[in-house]
Amino acid sequence: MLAVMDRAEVTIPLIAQRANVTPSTIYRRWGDLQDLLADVAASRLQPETEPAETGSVYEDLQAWVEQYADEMSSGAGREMIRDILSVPDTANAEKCSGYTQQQLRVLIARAQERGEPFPTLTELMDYVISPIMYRILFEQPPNAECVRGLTSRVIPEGAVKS
Amino acid sequence: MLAVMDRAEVTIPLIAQRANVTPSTIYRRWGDLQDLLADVAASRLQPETEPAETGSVYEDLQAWVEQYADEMSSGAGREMIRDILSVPDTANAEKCSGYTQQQLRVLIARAQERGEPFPTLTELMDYVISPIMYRILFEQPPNAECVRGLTSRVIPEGAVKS
DNA sequence: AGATAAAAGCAAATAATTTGCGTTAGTGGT
DNA sequence: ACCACTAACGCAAATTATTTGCTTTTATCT
Repeated sequence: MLAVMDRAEVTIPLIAQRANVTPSTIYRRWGDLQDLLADVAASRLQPETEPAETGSVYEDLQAWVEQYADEMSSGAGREMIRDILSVPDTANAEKCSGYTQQQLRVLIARAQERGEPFPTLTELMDYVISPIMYRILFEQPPNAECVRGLTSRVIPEGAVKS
Repeated sequence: MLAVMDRAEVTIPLIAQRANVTPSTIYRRWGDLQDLLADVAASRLQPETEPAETGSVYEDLQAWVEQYADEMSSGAGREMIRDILSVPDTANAEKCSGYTQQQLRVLIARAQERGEPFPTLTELMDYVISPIMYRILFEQPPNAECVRGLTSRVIPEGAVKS
């Protein structure tokens, strides 16, 4: 719905009209457009499904990270991240990071159940997620090869790779 | 000058008045406040000095990274990053990353001259800068201990640590 | 049902943004 | 030195967004 519009065209009076409310209602609830978009983006970033279970946990990880990178690199993804970071309040950014960690914890738990060695949450966040996000935000979005490279570097020696 | 004002109070008509120009001049040049702030922030992020030369190159690195983290974590720093990332145009973000890499390259060159082993630019960006920036943007700004930990992990074995 | 408080509508007032048009400053060619 | 020519600016009117005071609705608790 909102996705079909150019961002520059989105305005509070317009949103109000679509929602059949007066603009002042929205202004009072959110303050300004940035705050509203940040909330919307954060809610849309919430994962609705657990990481897919393919074969080995490493494949699960590779697949999940690759999808994560793709989604975040896409036009819509980058727009949502921007909306979240554009606002002084850090609550939505933390929520967003929380979603990521929650997904990764599922994989970690899966590995633990199977008794397979696996990177820690911190390692995954620092050495995989962070570099991907940095590239998206400050450089060029990483391609698949780059993402695989980052991921495979945290996979323990002797692990059953894809 | 701008730093003394609350961000919410900064408006284009106000800036125009201070600059003794008409608002329309600024609107035509920058489009909107976000674009202007992004440009200002990027120019202020440009380093005006090379990384300090203390003792070993590792100390130089530790010191520089620590200062980088401090500056970026500060209120003003976070504000500038936000301004840069808030805008669709990625030119300023790339410029910002470029400044960081330029500084790191100085350290790398310094290590090379001395024949000391040193992390590559990619390692530094991926494993030190990116995690720091991710924490600043999405979690809590890293404390000194955390920053030192990230840095020391990329320092080669057997290196002359501080 | 009645009282109360939080949220929403409405409309006037204020502020920001856009736009058309006339003017000025700077540039290159003769 | 002069004359186009272009790009940027000033000015002011028109448009649009934002804020605000006050009223009305809606939901909740007693």
